[in-house]
Amino acid sequence: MASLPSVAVTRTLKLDPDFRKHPTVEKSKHLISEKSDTDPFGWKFRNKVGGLPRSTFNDERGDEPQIAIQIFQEMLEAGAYPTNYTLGTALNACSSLYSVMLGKQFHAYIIKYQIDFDTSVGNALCSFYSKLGNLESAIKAFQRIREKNVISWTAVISACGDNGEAARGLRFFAEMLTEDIIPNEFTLTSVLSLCCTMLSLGVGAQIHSLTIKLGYMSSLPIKNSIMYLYLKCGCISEAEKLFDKMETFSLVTWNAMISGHSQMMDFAEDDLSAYRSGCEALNIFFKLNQSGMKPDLFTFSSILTACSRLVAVEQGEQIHAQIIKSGFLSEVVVGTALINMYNKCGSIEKATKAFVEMDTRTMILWTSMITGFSQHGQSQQALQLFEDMRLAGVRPNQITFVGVLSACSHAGMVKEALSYFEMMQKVYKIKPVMDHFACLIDMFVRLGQLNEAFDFIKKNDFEPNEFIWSLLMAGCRSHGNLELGFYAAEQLLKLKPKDTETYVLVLNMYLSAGRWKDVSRVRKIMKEEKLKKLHDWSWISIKNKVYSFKPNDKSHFHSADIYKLLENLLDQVKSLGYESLETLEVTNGDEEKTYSSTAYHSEKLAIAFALLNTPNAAPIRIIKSIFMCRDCHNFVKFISLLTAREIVIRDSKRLHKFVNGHCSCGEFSCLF
DNA sequence: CTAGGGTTAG
Repeated sequence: MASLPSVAVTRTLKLDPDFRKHPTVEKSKHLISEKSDTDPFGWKFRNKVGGLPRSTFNDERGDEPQIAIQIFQEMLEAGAYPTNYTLGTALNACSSLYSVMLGKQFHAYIIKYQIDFDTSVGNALCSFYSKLGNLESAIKAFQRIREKNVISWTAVISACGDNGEAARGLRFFAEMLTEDIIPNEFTLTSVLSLCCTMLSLGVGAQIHSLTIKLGYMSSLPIKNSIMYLYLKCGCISEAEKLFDKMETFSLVTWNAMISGHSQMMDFAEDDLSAYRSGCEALNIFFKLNQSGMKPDLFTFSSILTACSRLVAVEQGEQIHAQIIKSGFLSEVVVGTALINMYNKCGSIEKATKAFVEMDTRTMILWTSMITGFSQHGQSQQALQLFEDMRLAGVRPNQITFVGVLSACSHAGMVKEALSYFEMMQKVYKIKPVMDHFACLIDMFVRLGQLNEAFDFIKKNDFEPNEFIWSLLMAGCRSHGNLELGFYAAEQLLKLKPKDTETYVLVLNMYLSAGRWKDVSRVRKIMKEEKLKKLHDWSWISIKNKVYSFKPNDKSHFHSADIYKLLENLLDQVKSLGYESLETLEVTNGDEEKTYSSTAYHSEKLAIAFALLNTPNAAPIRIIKSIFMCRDCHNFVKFISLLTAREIVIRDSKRLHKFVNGHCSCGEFSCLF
């Protein structure tokens, strides 16, 4: 180990007196015992217990990095020399405080004494910059280390992973191997985590055999990481094999299982298995509770996300109660997941209540709430909240602006949308991405301003993606501008989308225009691309039991009653002005059963079932595997008016909350 | 001085 040059260091590291006012320190106030102006670092507390609280020296919650820094300063004032190890520990305290300013002072000190080549100091600098989100500086710190050890390599690899550059992390790992450095358990768990984010089962399996070769398979973190990798890559049986073989569990094991199943919902082969994955996440969560182990913030945020995907608000509410009891409600990630759960289940009121009660508001929390208002069609509230966020001094990101722009689009606020679009680029230096363009195109399309939409594309010089072309095509179709519609359809086909729903849209447009040649051409492409068939499924959960419906489903016990009620409802809503769109549309892309009457789409059956089996005023919540067709959307609006029920349907594209004959989506579905 | 599990999007 390199030692420090013997230079008098007294008072060379002068802490900025204002450092306590740094917002991150402000946020950590609760960590400081009996804070007062004359005793900002809790000296009284230290004196009372006759020494430092134990937690100062470990990594658990409740450690007090301010005290560590204060002692470091005291040490310098006393004329003692820090060792390279002391400096590393002090830098760690800076990381815990997320204090850029303080850390940079340490860095300046390190540069002054020319010890950045030292292994321990360099390692600490690398992870400090990584935690602040400054990957380039972290890599520079790593590169200046003269003798890089396994810790240095692990630090730089996980720095890449933590800052969204997993592939770069893998390249460092490869380089490490060529330098003949043997990875340890820490390195391999980091590398496995990279494979998880990249969903790279190939590399992951190689790492798996490497861990066996190196004899690390007894390590619990290693086992957890491998199990999680298989889960995330969809190899459930492999993951379960490992899980069953494990004699010891940690909470991380449970959490990996829960979040693995929850995330699998997004990658599942078909919608039914996605739904089952979500239910499995809930089952594992219940088993965890029975095991006597206490869930933590990771558990709660994963399970709430599973609930939101399942639109399982009853289960979500029970978990909410458990969170209150266990004291995790103040954790901002849990709060964010909770707000998101209520939003996705159509309960904007409960989401708002949870938001108001949060005392820490991160950018993601603000963004979730803004997006929630936007998805519920409450554009004014979304924009007001965005202004509040700016006033609170929180910097919005790309996703925040997706929420803001979609709020404008929803309300047809062209002027405001364009001004926020400009603000995003000029004030916040955020480059627009496809989602931002999509919001603006969506706005023009909803207003029927198709030429403006095409002009916008030309003016902004970008290549629209599948989603935007399908918006344009659908808009052209519903506003009767067939020429532009055909053009958009051709652009769409050129992109060869992998999404069956998109082809169904194209097919329907050609069908309704009677362009049979194009119809068969599109069908041929669909066959060539070997696209999955679409299945129109709806699910509803009543009293903890799940019922699923497919179109024209007659398999249910109450089938006759369901159809009788549906006929009856049809008659009633017709008298209220509902006209069924009798056009037969392609709903599944299946050669055999190309046409299916809209009259018995799955959500209609699910609603009839819910009306028969739930109390009079109870809201109805349905999850649907594909997007709602125009006819169903219109029908459900009338049903909500007729029955005075709140009906929430989450389809594959967005949230629809029907109240008194209106839908929160702002007639988005009428395009399709 | 280095690890495994978590939150926002059309």
